[in-house]
Amino acid sequence: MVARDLLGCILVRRDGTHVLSGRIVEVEAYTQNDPASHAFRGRTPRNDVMFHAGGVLYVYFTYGMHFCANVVTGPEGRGEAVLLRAVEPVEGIDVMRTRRNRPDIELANGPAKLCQAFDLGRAQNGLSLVGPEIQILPGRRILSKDIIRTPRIGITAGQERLWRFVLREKTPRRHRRFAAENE
DNA sequence: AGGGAGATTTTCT
DNA sequence: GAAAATCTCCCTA
Repeated sequence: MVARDLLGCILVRRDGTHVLSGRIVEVEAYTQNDPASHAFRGRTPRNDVMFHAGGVLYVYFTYGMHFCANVVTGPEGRGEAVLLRAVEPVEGIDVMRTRRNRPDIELANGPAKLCQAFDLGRAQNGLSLVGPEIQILPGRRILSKDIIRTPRIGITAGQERLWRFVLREKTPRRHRRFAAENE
């Protein structure tokens, strides 16, 4: 599964003036035959990018005020993506601080938070992940024993699928409880 | 430290 | 018209 491989990779974001980067520490997988997925009910204007061939970014607007970003992973027409839920800031932390105006632990430890920190919005929907603005680079090898698997967050259907993957180290604060239960 | 509620608007039924 | 792949504030301990 691609989701596991994204853990530990480095998300790089370049705009005209800044270079931001962060280590991916939490992701969720969504497939087409998955009732929790935007792709489940077919292709629409909103989720169109999710059906593109893999290697592009799918950014969607939700809850009337937030953006979330996904890595599209399927072949053309399939509707498959991995939601980026949290990164550990590496470069450009000062820029993230001004954009987020929150304690450092909360700069990018949630799907909408990292979009705000990295300035991902409608304009980035469909962008290539090998282009100048956004890249995902390999990071250090992650051992499967350092990956925690849990139900996905914020969904009502498909909870039986344990498709949320979190790096054991640097577990975001609100997931400490689950991590402890699985020691 | 943890839980609950409100915010706010797009999207599709 | 209802629900949404969420965040932040405010409350209680």
